[in-house]
Amino acid sequence: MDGSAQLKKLRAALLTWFDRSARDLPWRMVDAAGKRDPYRVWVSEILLQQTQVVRGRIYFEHFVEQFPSVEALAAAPLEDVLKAWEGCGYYARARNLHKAAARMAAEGMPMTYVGWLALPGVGPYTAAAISSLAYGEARAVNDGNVRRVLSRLHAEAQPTAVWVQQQADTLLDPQRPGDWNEALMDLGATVCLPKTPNCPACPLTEQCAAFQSGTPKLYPLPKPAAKVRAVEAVALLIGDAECAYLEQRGGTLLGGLYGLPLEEGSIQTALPRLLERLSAHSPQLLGTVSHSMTHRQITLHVYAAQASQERQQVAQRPLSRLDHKALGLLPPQGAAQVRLL
DNA sequence: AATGCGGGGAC
DNA sequence: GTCCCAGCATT
Repeated sequence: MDGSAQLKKLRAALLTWFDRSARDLPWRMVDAAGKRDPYRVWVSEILLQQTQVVRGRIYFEHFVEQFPSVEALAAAPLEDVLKAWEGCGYYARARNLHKAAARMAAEGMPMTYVGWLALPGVGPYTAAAISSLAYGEARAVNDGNVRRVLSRLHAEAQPTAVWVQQQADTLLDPQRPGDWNEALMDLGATVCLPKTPNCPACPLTEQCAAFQSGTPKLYPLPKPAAKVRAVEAVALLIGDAECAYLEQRGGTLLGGLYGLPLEEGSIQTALPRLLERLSAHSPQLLGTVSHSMTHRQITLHVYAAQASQERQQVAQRPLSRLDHKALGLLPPQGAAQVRLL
């Protein structure tokens, strides 16, 4: 059998499997004409960047209910968008989603890979996914699932991004590009799993070099672990867990979210700076929380203090998990006994 | 090519 | 603890 016949067989095997085993996901809904809503496809793809499907699904349902269209999203305040994103992480996704929605509300929605790629928050993966799934353009996606499946298919233990894209481009079924992309990702997410590949359930074993090797789980090699930096910081709680003085964070880390005023550093160095900055006094240690964020391990000392800053309703603001933990040191129920004001 | 950017699931 | 997740922007 020559290469062309091998390719046809591979495509047929995976698409047949997909027609039977495709996951039932809310962003896969189609209209009477069999088309998907590009808006919903876009939102789902942004939400699923570095986020597992089971988790993204929960946010998706709520998000499209609150913001049912590009126009609705563009018209909403960024703070509302961040509130809907609260706890999901990588908040630049929400900021870019809002920025791109404003652009699309003014200039219209792109209908091609190149057009989508020009929008903030849309990279090669997302542009390929949207253009293939919503418009039928022949663009191959390259995500973590595709990387792992193709690494095993060809027994390439250390696949580069360029190599994966080339392989994906070659394999892509030009007749059904959207289905092909989802089939490859579904296979990676449900069968060709990182630690425990379920090869007996896989339609591609006959052509899979890693399966033939007998040790498919050795592909691909694990990526070097990210270095974790230990960070110590101090936060001030002025008010109580329900109504407190909050600051909006700038920069890229948790940018746009609100949180307790915070200074990086030890208690000795950061606490005085914090008290000075806020004209606060009488600090009392409420407790210490630890929070891990992929590349840093944060130890946060939380102090209650007295100051005249204006308080805000905590529940109305988008907060990070770190700030939720800090505020959790002072349960609303116990506030009456513990509160100092 | 490397790094920063969240948070949680599965083991 | 480990590795990974429908990646992108920036350098």
